[in-house]
Amino acid sequence: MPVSADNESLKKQFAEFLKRKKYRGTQERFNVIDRISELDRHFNADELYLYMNGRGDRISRATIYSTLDLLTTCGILMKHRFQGGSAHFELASRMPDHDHLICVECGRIEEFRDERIDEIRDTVSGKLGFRPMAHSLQIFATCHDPLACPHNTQE
Amino acid sequence: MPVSADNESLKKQFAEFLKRKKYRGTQERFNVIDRISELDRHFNADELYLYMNGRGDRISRATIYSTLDLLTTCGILMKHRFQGGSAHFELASRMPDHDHLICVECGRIEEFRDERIDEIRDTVSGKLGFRPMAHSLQIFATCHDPLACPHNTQE
DNA sequence: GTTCTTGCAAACCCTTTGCACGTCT
DNA sequence: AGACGTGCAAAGGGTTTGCAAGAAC
Repeated sequence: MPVSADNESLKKQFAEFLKRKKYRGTQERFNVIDRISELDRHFNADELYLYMNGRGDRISRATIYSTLDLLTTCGILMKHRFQGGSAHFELASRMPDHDHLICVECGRIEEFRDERIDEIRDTVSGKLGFRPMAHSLQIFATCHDPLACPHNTQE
Repeated sequence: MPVSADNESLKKQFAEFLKRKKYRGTQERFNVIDRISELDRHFNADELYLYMNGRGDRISRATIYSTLDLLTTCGILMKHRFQGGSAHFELASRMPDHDHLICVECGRIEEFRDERIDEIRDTVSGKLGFRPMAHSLQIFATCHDPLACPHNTQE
């Protein structure tokens, strides 16, 4: 079963990170990884909070935020800050390194993947003396055909 | 004087946008462009509010936020949402298309420019049927030498 | 004159924090 | 046992909103 195997390797990766940083391996922290693997999509902190408590886990928002932060730091999660509202997270291993094009007229978000971004990431990180972990590319654009843009009220 | 010429062309661009969208050309809206041109750097909404009121303009936070939103929509401003805190803005025409590498251990931000991003932006926009206006690329990385990372307390 | 924009303050949302209790090592 | 993490609720920071007064059209 590849999903649970993946989940196990994530937990192992997280456990090693916690040990290295001398943080404790609490039940709540590992529960978060389990539930994120089940979700398998973008989510924000509150969605995860509701999902976990709805499912029977008892976990506070404070712990959710704290754990999401740890998971982002160790590279298991990718944290996106799109236009407004809350931060969004997703497993870095899920659909790796895809990016987003955002229509500035209507807010529509399209996903894409362009391999060339990897070269840029590696070149730049090397030049500046860093080890790359992840990236986030957003292209802001307008529709070629404004009439097809659902929230464009003028023109 | 190239700075004021640039400022004038921005105001013209903004005026055309407002007319096209049937928004009104108020004094406050054009004052914001003038002050942003003077600033010539990254800023957030509150910094602009304090700068303008300190300089003698009388403008409210509500108007600042509203105008920054319009200027972003019409492509004059670039809006960045880095890690935490407030959104940052800068003139899209100032140091065009530079990007950011962020250290996930200490939060340090490095700026860089890689021409190859332009090709990606154009290819992707074309494929998806959009006209590109701007982009924001963030690379998340760790220092090659963790000891040189000022906020890394472990390891 | 009508409609849109401004200014103010309160409301709002997301996130962080302080403290007492619980749990991992 | 001691130190760290959790849960709760309150505080915090940034942004948005409702409404009356003012400005653009």
